Amino acid sequence: MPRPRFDRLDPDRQAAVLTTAAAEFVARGYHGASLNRVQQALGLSKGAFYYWFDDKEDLFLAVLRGELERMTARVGGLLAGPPDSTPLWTQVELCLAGMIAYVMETPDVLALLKAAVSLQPVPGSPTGALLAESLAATERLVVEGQRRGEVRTDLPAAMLAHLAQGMLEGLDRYSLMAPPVEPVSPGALAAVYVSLLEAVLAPQ
Amino acid sequence: MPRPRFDRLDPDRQAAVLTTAAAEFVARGYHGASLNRVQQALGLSKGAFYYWFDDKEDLFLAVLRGELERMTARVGGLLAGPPDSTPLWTQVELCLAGMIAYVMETPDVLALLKAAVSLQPVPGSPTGALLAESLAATERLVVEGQRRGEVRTDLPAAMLAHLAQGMLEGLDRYSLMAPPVEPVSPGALAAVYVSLLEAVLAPQ
DNA sequence: GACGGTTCAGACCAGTGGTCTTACCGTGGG
DNA sequence: CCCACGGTAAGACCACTGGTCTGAACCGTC
Repeated sequence: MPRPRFDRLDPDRQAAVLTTAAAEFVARGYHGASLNRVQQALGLSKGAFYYWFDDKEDLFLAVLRGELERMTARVGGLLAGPPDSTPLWTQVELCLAGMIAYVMETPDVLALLKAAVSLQPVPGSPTGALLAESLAATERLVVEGQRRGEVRTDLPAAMLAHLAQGMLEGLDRYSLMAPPVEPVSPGALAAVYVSLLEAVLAPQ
Repeated sequence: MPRPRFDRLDPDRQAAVLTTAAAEFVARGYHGASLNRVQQALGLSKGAFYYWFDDKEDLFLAVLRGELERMTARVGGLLAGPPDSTPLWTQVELCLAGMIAYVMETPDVLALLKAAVSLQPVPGSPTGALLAESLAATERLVVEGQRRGEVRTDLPAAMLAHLAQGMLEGLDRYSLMAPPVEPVSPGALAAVYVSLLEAVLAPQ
């Protein structure tokens, strides 16, 4: 987390720092990004920078957190809030559609996520914690699904959560690598994704 | 690829270089690994090193290729060779069991693979080519499965290949993260993996 | 106007991947 | 015998990295 002094900074300045840092990370990945270049682009000194942030990862996390917050804000409380009575799978589909739409509009978040995995986060590290958090969220979803009888119970929830995340990663890579000949709507894509997830995760 | 001069080197020397480099990459990941340290450990000069290898990635690839070759040699021609008449899924299961057993014995290959993805290989780069090769192999397998009627044809083969790879990655991460309370046999694990793969990939 | 805390400029450091000069060494030809 | 030559490798050197540290400017307060 950035030092509190950074939060106290003029919001415009904060935004400028985070957006040019984001551009650098998006363009060059985590390791390729150069703090020196960011500082230079901002006309900033090293002293100022290290006065606000612990280190490179700290800056990166601030950028990533901001982007993720914006996304979940857009996708909305589809998954938060009181447990809904509508079937879990349709909730997941809506949520996925929102995320896909968001990513289609702003592909930068994907670049940032790639950068995040590229620093091989160990569970202890801050970035690792962030990713673990996301995994934990899907696991909670799996457990809830198991409780409702919409998800198989013959395999451990953690295993299913990892499996689901892997599937989504693979599908994302496919969607990115092979830009579809004809553009597909987020809703249609989400429907396919969910049908695939259901094929493995639903009670057999 | 290492320069031919490296191949002409005394095999023991070659092996020494590759194994200590492998240890470094395994221990610290791609970016964390230091060529200086490798050179120092070997009592090697920079001149010698850059006389043999193009750059860091070149060394890394040489290490990775060696490890993968050893693995496929162990797993054997289960997937190579003339198309077999036995059902594809049982072939895949055998192959997976072999790989799992190999990885259980030598977990270093996993660390190397993680390192490989951590350098965010672009399709053009040598490492990207290696990974693309592996993906192409699974896609060929998918296509063969579709031809035999053992794999669904309502979705593009490339998509299914990406999906399968993602699933396996997720399962691997799970197996690694959560060391099973009681050790499971590679065969049993492979059976579970294949059953999950089949749930999504088989004709619905 | 002196003082203590905040902010931040930039010199500096060790370490990195990578380049380049240079010396060594075995070999074959005159 | 000697010398020149190509293959080999040593290590000084380079630009650049992320990160530390000193100290100067600035600020409100008494």
